[in-house]
Amino acid sequence: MGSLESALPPCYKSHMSEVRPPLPASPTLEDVARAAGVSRATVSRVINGIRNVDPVIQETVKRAIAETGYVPNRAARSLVTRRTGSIALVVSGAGEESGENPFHSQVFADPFFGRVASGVVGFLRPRGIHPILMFAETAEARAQVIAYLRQGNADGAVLVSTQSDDPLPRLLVDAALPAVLFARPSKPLPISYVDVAHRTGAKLAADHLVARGCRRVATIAGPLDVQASQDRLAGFRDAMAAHGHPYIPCVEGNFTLDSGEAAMERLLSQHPGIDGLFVANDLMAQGALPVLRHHGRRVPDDVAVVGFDDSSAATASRPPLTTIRHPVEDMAAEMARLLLTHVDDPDQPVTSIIFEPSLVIRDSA
Amino acid sequence: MGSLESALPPCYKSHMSEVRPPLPASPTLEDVARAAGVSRATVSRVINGIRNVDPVIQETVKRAIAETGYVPNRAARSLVTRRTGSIALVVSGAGEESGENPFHSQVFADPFFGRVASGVVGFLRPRGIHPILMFAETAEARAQVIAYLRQGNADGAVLVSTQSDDPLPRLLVDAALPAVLFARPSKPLPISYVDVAHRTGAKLAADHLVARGCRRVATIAGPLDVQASQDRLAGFRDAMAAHGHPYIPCVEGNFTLDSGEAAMERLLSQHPGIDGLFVANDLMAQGALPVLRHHGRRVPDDVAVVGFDDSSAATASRPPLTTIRHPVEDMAAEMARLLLTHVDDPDQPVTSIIFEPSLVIRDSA
DNA sequence: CAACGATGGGAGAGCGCTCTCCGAATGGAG
DNA sequence: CTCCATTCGGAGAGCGCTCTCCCATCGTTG
Repeated sequence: MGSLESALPPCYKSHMSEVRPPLPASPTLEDVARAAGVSRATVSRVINGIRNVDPVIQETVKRAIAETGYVPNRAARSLVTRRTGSIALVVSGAGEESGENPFHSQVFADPFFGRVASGVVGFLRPRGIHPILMFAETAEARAQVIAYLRQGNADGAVLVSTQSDDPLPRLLVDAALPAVLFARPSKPLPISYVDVAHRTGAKLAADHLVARGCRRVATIAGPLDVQASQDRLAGFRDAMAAHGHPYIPCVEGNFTLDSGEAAMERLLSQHPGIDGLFVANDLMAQGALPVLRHHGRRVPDDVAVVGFDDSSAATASRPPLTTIRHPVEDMAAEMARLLLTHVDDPDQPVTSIIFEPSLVIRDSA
Repeated sequence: MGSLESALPPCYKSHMSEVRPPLPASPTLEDVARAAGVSRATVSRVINGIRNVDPVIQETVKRAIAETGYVPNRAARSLVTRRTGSIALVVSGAGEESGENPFHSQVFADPFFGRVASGVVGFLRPRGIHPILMFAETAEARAQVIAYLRQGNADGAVLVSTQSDDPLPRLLVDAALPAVLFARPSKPLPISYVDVAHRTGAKLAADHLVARGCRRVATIAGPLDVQASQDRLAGFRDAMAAHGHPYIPCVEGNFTLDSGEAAMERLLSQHPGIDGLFVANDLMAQGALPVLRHHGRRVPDDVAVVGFDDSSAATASRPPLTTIRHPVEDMAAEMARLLLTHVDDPDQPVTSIIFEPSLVIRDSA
């Protein structure tokens, strides 16, 4: 054990002071092999579970691994396997192309981002994988992401876009890089993704409002160039129609708080008699509530309001919002799982996995 | 002992199908050397800017690099340099030790997290570095972070804690790992950090309230076991004292919206006559506003309210909050910069860099 | 009893890079 | 002109790992 000082890397300045412990050079395969009295190859086999190794020897090796505290050197391993054992978590389309500093965009501050990260990490961490965080808000940044992946710095990418027309999915497909999206791509693309059943979510909202006894129901939709907004609106209208309400007034917002306020004003002026409201996301609903109050409508007594997303805005609103919850963390975990299957087997067919949302009842409806 | 097998999937089958283009094996140093008519060593020297290389040869090599589209192989490089060229972005103390799934904690959903990430990425990306995202909310997770760093999977860590008594900074120091904190550690520790001048921020709030003409000013403080809360409170009181208001009523909250509501109720019952309010964070202020309104106080006419953080809660509040803004992104960038200096030179003395906050005037004061 | 698969372990060749030598060339001083 | 210091490029030894050969040792069969 103690005779290896000469083997220390040359670059390592050895002030032989007792103060700084001499950097416990982590054990290598060689060390484990010596400790177990076998060859490097055998230890490698045990670690990677390749081929048959005599159970007795296997046990010996495992003990040696434990004793030496051996941990495989990632760099050495990926040098030969051409795999890094890490994946990129890309947040895309989240910034101004022309802002003075694209990083200071508010979009990154979206709490949703943190929830996705949590789900991804929650799945990957037990597997010893840690995601590499990348932002792709400009063409240059996108190119960097692609280059990074092509150089094999990560085995694949999970991608969450904040814009509907994000060009990155297409780039990933063209480069034949393993990738999985959060939410369906705006244009059909041979790429796997996870998503939530927006229509079902909207139906839950409709059912709840009707069950509450609402008769004159309206909705504030998201930007209709976004597929998800369309789905939520269509799902809501279909469900309401099934309940005998074929006409549902709709005002379009753009998912921001301000647009929620404006939409609410417009809606009230056109349809002052509404008693139920479905808003395509919580943030707009949060904007709508004070407007309702200002116009003398009590929530939920006069107007019942259902949001969508179960974001922090839902709990921050007063009253707290009844809303539709996506299992964001579960979806993110599934996205990571899907990616790993694609990384393991590039011929894996592309798939999509749709999650069912659920109704969270709070005080607004 | 966790199974090593799960760390990396067993070998992957390489179907050598002709269908898939044979993956244009990226050029190596050798290729560039051949193209330039020099040795590997010389190319390496040019790339790393080590020693003198004849300008003519340098030019030739650079051209060869460009022609071949050469990009250094990270794994090979870190195998020999013992450096990965990547750093960990650790979000710590952000979860329940005992929750059913610690990842589903709301704390990760804090928008603040995204802002820090933006700042870090903004600094690192131009340098070709991409942070590895890690969460450290349990003892096990913390151990994993330490192990990961000690194995040299990352050269260092930037750490943002959401708990004041986070044990991770201490662990990092003990393991002699390069690390920089966001915010001063709760206990004195030889570790570099960036922070904001809480007292100055509180003073800005005080000055503004006084300049507005407020005479009976109170404050809602954060949890006083947190250093930052103490500083904000002390800074506010000092500044108010300097303005001739030696006594400032204070109610303690715990930085949540609910606690802001409760604190506001208490404050109003004890001091119904206040005309100015400083709240130690925006979220509590957001909770306080409806309570004020409910008690018939108009904001800012009857009571002027100043928050702290300039978080999304500030703009989501009605009226939008006048608040104290930290340059979070700049601080995060500086944190990354500091870390790189520590990675480059482990003997670099620990330093702290304190940023000046600024007053953002909106409608609440 | 010879011959022959299986089975299981070792030897060793790299993966792509850095960096320490070493030697060739150059220039200036004695 | 010789000698040495200096500059600069090449050779080559690894870094720690995987994986292909290859060989030893079985048990089984003709």
